[in-house]
Amino acid sequence: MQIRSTLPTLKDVARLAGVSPITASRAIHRPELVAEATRMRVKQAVEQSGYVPNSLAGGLTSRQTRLVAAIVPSVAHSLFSDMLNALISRLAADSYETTLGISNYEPEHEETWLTAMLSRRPDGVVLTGTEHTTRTRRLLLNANIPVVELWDYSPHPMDVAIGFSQEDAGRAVFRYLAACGYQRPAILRSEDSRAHRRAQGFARAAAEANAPEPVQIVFPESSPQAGRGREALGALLVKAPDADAVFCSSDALAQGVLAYAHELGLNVPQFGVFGFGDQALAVNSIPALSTVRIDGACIGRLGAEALITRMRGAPATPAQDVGFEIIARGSTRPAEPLRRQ
Amino acid sequence: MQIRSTLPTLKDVARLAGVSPITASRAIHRPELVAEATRMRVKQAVEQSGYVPNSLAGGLTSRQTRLVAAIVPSVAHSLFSDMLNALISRLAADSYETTLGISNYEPEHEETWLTAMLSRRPDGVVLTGTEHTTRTRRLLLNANIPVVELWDYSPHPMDVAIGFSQEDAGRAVFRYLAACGYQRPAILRSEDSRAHRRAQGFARAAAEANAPEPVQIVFPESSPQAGRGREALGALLVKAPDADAVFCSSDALAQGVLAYAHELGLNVPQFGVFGFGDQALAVNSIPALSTVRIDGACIGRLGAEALITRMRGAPATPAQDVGFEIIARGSTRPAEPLRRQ
DNA sequence: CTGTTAGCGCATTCAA
DNA sequence: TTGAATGCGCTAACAG
Repeated sequence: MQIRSTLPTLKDVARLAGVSPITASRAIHRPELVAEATRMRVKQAVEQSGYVPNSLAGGLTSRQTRLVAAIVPSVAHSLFSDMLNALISRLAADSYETTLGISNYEPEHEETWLTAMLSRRPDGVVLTGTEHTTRTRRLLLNANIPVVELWDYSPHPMDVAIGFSQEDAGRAVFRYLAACGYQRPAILRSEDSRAHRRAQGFARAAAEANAPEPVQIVFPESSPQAGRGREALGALLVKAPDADAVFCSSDALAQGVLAYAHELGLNVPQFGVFGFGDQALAVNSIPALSTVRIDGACIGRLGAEALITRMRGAPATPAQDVGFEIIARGSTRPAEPLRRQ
Repeated sequence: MQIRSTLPTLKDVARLAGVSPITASRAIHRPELVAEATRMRVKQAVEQSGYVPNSLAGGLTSRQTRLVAAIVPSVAHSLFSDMLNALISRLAADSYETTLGISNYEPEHEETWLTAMLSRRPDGVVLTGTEHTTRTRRLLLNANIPVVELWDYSPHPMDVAIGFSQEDAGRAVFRYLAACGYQRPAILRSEDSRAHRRAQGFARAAAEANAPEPVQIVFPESSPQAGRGREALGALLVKAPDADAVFCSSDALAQGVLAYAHELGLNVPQFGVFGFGDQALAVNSIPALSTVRIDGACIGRLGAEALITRMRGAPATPAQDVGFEIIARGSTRPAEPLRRQ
C-alpha cells in the first residue's frame, strides 16, 4: 500500500484564494461564471498549491466522467490502430479520455473488459462489430449509455453503428477480379469474423457468376500478418496450383504475399494480389497491389463524433454505411470503382 | 445531459440480501471475510439487481483506482502496438485498466495528456522515453505515484526505466555493416528522437572507424512508414548514389525500401537493407532483411510487471537494460551477434 | 457574482 | 462474522 502525502484539495485552493470551495470549483471549470479578479486569485492558488482536480469526486457528484470505454479486437492491425488513433485523438479534442481493452477477437473477452470498465461509469462505449455476448448486451442496456459499434454496417445497431458491409466488400472484390479476367481467384485470410464474412460475399459472387468455388487458406488470427504471407501463399500453391489471384484479408498479409511472390518469380499482376485496408495505398511503393480501401482513421473519427453527439444527449444517425472503395493498380485492366458511398 | 435511470447501489443490494451495505461490499470484494450463506444471498442480490460497482466512489474512499495512465508516441508503429498489447494485457491480468494517450512524439502533448489523466488518480503511469517537460516531471513528483519509463535505458530514471541504449544499437549496426564489408552505409530515418540517437551512435561508430560520415535521409514522423520506403530510397540514391547499405529506422520502412529496391533491380543483400524492430523477423518471408531485433511485447510485459510491483508498494529495480540483438540474414557474411544482454 | 447545504456511493475504522 | 458511523472531494440546487 502506497503511502502518499495528501494532495491539495479544492478546499485548500479555496482557502488560499480566500473564497468558498464552490467558487474555486467554478473558477476552474466554468470561469465565465466568476469575476475576473476572483478567477485570477483562484488560478494563482491552484498554481501555488499544485492542485490537480480529483475527477473521481467530481464524477461521483456530477454523474459525468468524461471517460470513454473502447474495446478493439487487436492493436496490431493497421486498420484498428489507425482507427484507435483517430478515435482517441478526436475524443481528446472534446476532453474525453479513453480506457482501452483488447478482446483478441473474442466476445467473451469483450464482456470481461466491459464488466470491469463499466464500474468506472464511462460516459460512452465503443465496440467493434456487432457480435456480442448476451450479457454484454444486457450490461449495456442497463448502463443506459451511448454505444457506438464500429466496422460493421448493421441496420439494427444497439445504439449507433458505423461501418460497411463486409459481404458487399468481398462480393465487389470477386467481381472486380473477374472483370480483370482472373479465372481462379483464391482467398488467404485469418480466422476473424469480418474476414470470414468478406470471404462469404466473395464466394457468393463466384457462385452467382458460375465460377468455381474459391479456394480458401485460413490461418488463426495473430499479430504478424505479414509473416503469414509466405506460408499462406505456399499452402495455396500446393492446394490450388492453378490459382491466378489472391484476395488477402489484410494489407500486411498482401505485402508478405507479394514479397514471396517476387521471390518465387511469379509475375504480378499476372498473378493478382489484392489487399484490404489503407496501407497498401500509402505504400505507393507497391504499384502491383490492388486493394479494398478502407479508411480506419475515418471510421475512428466518425465514431468519436457520433459518440460525442450522443453523449451530449442528442440522438445520432443510428446506422451509417461508410462504404469502401476498390483501388486498382497494376491490374490487367484500368481501374474502375465498383461501388462508392 | 443524459437522463439515466438510477443504477442500483450497494445499498440496494444490501437491502435485497437483508444485510448491511458493508457486508455486501465485503461479500463482493473480500468474500473470504463473509459467511458462506451471506455471500450467496449477496451474490444473488447482485445478479437480481444487475448491480455494477461504482469504482469512482470506491476509489474515492480507498485511494486506489486500479487505473494506469499510459502515454505512447504512436499506435501506428508495430513496436509500440506490440508493447501496448502486452502492457494492457499484463495489467489486466492484475485487474488494472489502462487509459491511453497518444503524444505524437511531442513532450508537450504528453504533458497535456498527463494533466488530464492525473485527475483520475491513476495508481501508476507509463511513459515512453526519458524526455519530458519540466512540468511533466513536477506533476509526477507531486502525484507521488509509480512511474515506468519504457524504451530508453537511463541510469537515472524518474522511478523505473526499462529499455536499451539507442546509441549502442546504432553503433552496433554500423559495426556489423562494416564487418560485412559495406563501405558506405547510409541512414534512412524518421525524425523521432530515438531514431535520432541511433543515428548518432551509428555516425560515431563510423567516425571511430575512420569511415566517411554516413549520409542521412530524414523525414517527418508519420503513420505509414512503409510508404516512405520509395521516396526515402529515391532521395538517397540521388544524394549518395554510392551508398551500399541502409539502416532504416523501422521494419516497416525497411520493407518499403526492400520492395522498391527489388523494383529498381538492386541486388539485395549486395545492397544491404537493415531494419529495426520485430516485424522483419516474423516476416521470414524476407530473407534478405537483417534487423536490430527489439521485442516490443517483452518491454511491455516487463514494464507492466515492474509497475505492478511498484504499485504494490515494493521497490523495483530502477533501471533495466533489456538490450537488443543483431539478426543477420542474407548478409554477405555469416551472422554474428555483436551484443546480447 | 458568490455562498450554504447536502449528498453522490463506497470503504475505512472502530466496535460488537 | 457483522454492523454503525464517518468522510473521501467534489458539484447540484438553491439562496442570497
